Amino acid sequence: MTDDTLSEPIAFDDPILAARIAKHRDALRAGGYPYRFDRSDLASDLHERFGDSDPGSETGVDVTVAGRLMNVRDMGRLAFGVLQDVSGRIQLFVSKAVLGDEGFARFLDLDSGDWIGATGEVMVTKKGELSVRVSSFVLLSKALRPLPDKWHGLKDVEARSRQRYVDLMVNAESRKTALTRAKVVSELRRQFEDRGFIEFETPVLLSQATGAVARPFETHHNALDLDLSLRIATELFLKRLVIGGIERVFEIGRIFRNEGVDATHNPEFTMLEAYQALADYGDIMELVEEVLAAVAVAAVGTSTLTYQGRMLDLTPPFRRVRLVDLVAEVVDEDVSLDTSIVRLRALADRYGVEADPSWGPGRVMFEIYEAAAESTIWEPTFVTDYPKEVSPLARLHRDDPRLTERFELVIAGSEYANAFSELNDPFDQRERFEVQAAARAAGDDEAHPIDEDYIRALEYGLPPTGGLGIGVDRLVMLLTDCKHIREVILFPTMRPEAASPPVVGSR
RNA sequence: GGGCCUGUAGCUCCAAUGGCAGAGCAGCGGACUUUUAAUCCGAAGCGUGUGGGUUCGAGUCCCACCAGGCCCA
Repeated sequence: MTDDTLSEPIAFDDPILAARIAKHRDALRAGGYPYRFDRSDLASDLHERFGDSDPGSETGVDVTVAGRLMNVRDMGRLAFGVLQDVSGRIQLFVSKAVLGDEGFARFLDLDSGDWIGATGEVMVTKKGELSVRVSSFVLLSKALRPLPDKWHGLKDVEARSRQRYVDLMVNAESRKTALTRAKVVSELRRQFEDRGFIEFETPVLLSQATGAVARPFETHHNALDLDLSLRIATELFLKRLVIGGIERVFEIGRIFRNEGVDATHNPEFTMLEAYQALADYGDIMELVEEVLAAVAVAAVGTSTLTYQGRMLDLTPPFRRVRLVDLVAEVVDEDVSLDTSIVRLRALADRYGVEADPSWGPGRVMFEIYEAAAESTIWEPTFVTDYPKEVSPLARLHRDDPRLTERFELVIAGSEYANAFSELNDPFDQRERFEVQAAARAAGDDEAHPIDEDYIRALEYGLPPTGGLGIGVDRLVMLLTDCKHIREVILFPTMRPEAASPPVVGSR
């Protein structure tokens, strides 16, 4: 490949690219690039160790740093470089007196974006900027493309999503969001593990996608000549594990739903599901409160946030309100599941919900909640006791068989968690599946299919179990104050680019 | 799926009513030994997402398509 690159007779009409490619070829002719490099300190290490040194001071300490050269300020016989590594930035103090004419010229020949390694004494400039006075440096890798505007960076949301690598190198906010996401996932995992939950990986490819009400992606296995779907939830497999006797299980995994893309939806997203034997949904509420507060503190340092310009307190305990009571409160009418269906439909109509004739009171109530009540919630709120009609996997409420022991955690108008006392009666589960299957037969392709093996599993006995799902992407959005899911998914789903050839052609 | 909007130099953005397409940064040449978006001087660089159309003349108007954004379903 090296020889090819050297001999390749391509004429690059962009002078910026042409100049950089020429330098790249020079570097190859001069012996090529290093395969490895020993760095002594990260930028952040130096700021930590020497950050409070006085302006003009010499430390007498030699270090070796490495990173991407972001900017060079040439002063004639002196130059300043900005080196960025994974931890932050450190200034390079480069003088002709130290490097000599040839070395100094070689430094000025570098381009912004190049990866370099540099060795020198740690010092502080007269203006107080901690720097490395470069005594030697090496080009580690050439950037053939220029960096975006050093001040404005890369703003175009499409370009930032498609070329996340550029976004990350120039936009500190994007790096911070990405790193916060990693912390959130890591802390979630730690929180569940600390409570005795064990993490498993359940199948993605399924002959039947179950565990949620959603449309799956379809694919095909050639060797088995088998149509398969990508999973839309991990729910039923994790509960199979509980049936198998692994009493506390969880999975943080990618879920795929064949839906549109908008500010809060990406076709592939990350969900945490957890199941705890011998627990009910009340136990899960306490678990969620503790875990979310802990994750917030670990990821952003506090459970008292600002989201979209407004204060938001994730400190437990969260408000708890029954769904039907919340609806009554919001519509300011004394409605309940005992209210006549005619009156409920009229109410639904008031909020723009076109009630289907097949809907019972529970479904109508739920739709009114979604249309009128959910978005009014700001502070973390457990909305509890969802109608049976809209909760095919949740256990009947111990006090009212028209309801289930289910809650959703709603924050700032959106759902962050969905949980139940799990339905563990195989007879009841079959009936719920039959209802869903009927809806499916009637044309609702999002309705839940019957999972016969899951019923068989239930026949062996699922203990009383509390289960939980948390939308990880949305949680990250909340904690990083992002209003669009693409900001927290590094490589969001997009249509392919029409044509964006790399400068290095395929020939 | 519907409505509205956007696409101009590597990046960030200007260009009344259609009338010779501009700036800043980056890059190039030059000056400068303490800069912090360095500064100063100089010379360049785009024919406007793609394809049609209207017009003497289109970045600007019309149609289709591509990609994206916002709102609604």
